Amino acid sequence: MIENLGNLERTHSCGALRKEDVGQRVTLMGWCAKRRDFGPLTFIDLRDRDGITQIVVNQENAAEAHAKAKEVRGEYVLAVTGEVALRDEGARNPKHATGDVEVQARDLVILNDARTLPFQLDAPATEALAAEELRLKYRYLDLRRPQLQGNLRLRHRLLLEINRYMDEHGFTQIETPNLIKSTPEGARDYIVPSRVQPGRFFALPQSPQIFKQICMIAGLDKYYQIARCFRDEDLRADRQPEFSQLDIEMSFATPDQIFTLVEGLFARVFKLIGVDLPTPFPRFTFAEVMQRFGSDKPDMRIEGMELKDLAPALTETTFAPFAGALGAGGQVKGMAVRGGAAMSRKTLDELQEFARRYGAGALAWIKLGDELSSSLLKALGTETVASMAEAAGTAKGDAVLIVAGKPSVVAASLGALRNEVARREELIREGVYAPLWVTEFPMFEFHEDDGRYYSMHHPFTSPLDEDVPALERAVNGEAQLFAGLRAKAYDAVINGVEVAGGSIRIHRRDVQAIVFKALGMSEETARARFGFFLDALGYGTPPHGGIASGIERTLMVLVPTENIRDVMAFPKTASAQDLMIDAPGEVDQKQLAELHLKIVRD
RNA sequence: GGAGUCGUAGUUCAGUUGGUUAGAACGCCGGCCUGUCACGUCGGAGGUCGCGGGUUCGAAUCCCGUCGGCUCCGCCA
Repeated sequence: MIENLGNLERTHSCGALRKEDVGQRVTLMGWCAKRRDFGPLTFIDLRDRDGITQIVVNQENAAEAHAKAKEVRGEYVLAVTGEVALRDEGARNPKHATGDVEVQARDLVILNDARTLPFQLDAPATEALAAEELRLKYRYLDLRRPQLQGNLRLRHRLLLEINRYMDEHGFTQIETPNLIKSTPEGARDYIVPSRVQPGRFFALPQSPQIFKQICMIAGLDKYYQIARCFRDEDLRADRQPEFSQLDIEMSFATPDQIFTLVEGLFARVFKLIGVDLPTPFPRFTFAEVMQRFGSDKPDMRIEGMELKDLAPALTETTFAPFAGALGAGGQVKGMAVRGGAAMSRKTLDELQEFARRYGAGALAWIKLGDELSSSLLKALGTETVASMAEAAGTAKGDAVLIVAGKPSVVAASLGALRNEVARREELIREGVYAPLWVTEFPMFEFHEDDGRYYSMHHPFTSPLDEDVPALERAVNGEAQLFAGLRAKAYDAVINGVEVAGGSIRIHRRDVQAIVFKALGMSEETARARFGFFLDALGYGTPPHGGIASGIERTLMVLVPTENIRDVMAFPKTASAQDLMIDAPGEVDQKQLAELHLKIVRD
């Protein structure tokens, strides 16, 4: 029978009681995690966000409570009043912080009942969790699991620590609007129709980028915000359509000042999980990490496994895949895998399949086992293969994985293989946190599909001072110079995860105009899209720069987890749906009419 | 937009070469049990094999389509 709470007040949480509390009369409230029935004696594991306390209900000294305990089922909501008792030596449970004691119930109130759950919260460790689809539909049940609650509390502590740190360093949190204007650059926008302005639309911000720069022009000097961002792009294990960023911008800032600020922040944040992050973070240029690791976010927990140029060992080769690649301005690069000679043919086949996803035509290999073996032996002969192995920096027992092709394909496939092989062969150092800065990103990126350059970071990113003359020449016809232009852009990477990215911005109207021109934007287009911003740049804009750090990505490293849905309360599926509230949903005709919208079905 | 993978009891899974009544564990329901904490024990209920179509004497199993979850490429900073 369900009873009212009345004036009954909770005295302790279910994780609070210890030996020192023995003898106290307490009232606990929580959910029945488990009931163990011994006839006249019934045990109930009472759970709340703080822990689990064992309740003992004995027919001999609490007949009424015992009768009610018989009715209790899993996830019933209970209030229990009784005395804290020390458990016998052999009856203690070291798995729970409260395991030395138990509560001898005098009164038990059933505050609410519960239907049988669609899945078990405390499934045996031998079993997998219930299907994620089911857990997302009943998110409020899945969130009862201590693991997820712990993640959300860590998220809270992260946000709190960020706010403290930014405040201590003189930053002001400023909220910027969520209903803004769509810009065609960058990610797809989520669009919101205006009722008041027929045929016009707001966009949800992909980031507060323009607004934070406007804050600098406004003289606010040091801005930050924990901002919600929206991007209507396909999802991944680490991407959701809405997510949070720590957004930072400061005036008169050098990259060094921003690096120091962010290093201090991450050092503070990692203390939350008891880790002393080594500062300052080592710095690498984009060109260097791409050449050595094939990735702009290398995992530095992996020792070695650097990409080596094998072209010098192949100067005289006629082997078509290699000669062809080298002749066409491509590369042949190899990566040594420590102990890789033990890799099976099956493993190598799987790795080739893996490499092909990144555009590699094939994955060649050399194994330095008791005998030299290689997929290239017939084509190249022992001598060439041996010199390739040497160029890759191998020792006996190692293997070399080799990809030939365009530099972008070689980097992408070997870069991905580096992570994949390290994971499979357990070459990732456990318990290590390896941060770095990647600097001097390219200004522009060529898109094959429409044959033009796009900003790699965003259109407000400043070029390196020494590259400005080349930028001007590139805009004035020497288009081949675009590819080599470098930006004052940087990323912070920890354990192969890009946890922050930013740049020094363009603060001069003339330089901004050149960059818009480089992006193929006419003056009219630039005015139409960013006229207000170009105007603002003309009224005394200080040099400024900043950075944004993904809250979820950072949490994924801290927890750690591979699944972004583990670090947010109400995530969406890979097809951007919320299974709990069944969103997105349809709206009725009246709402559509008010918004001046008609649905066109195709 | 493309690829891979999964979908069988409430849940996690098994299900052989296409063949009789689709199984196990956990959970659920009922009985017994005074020291359990993966309680034990006796009994019981529970299935549109994701959905639609096809092949076949016969389909959870083979084929085609489709829906959904997850992962990856493209996309996205």
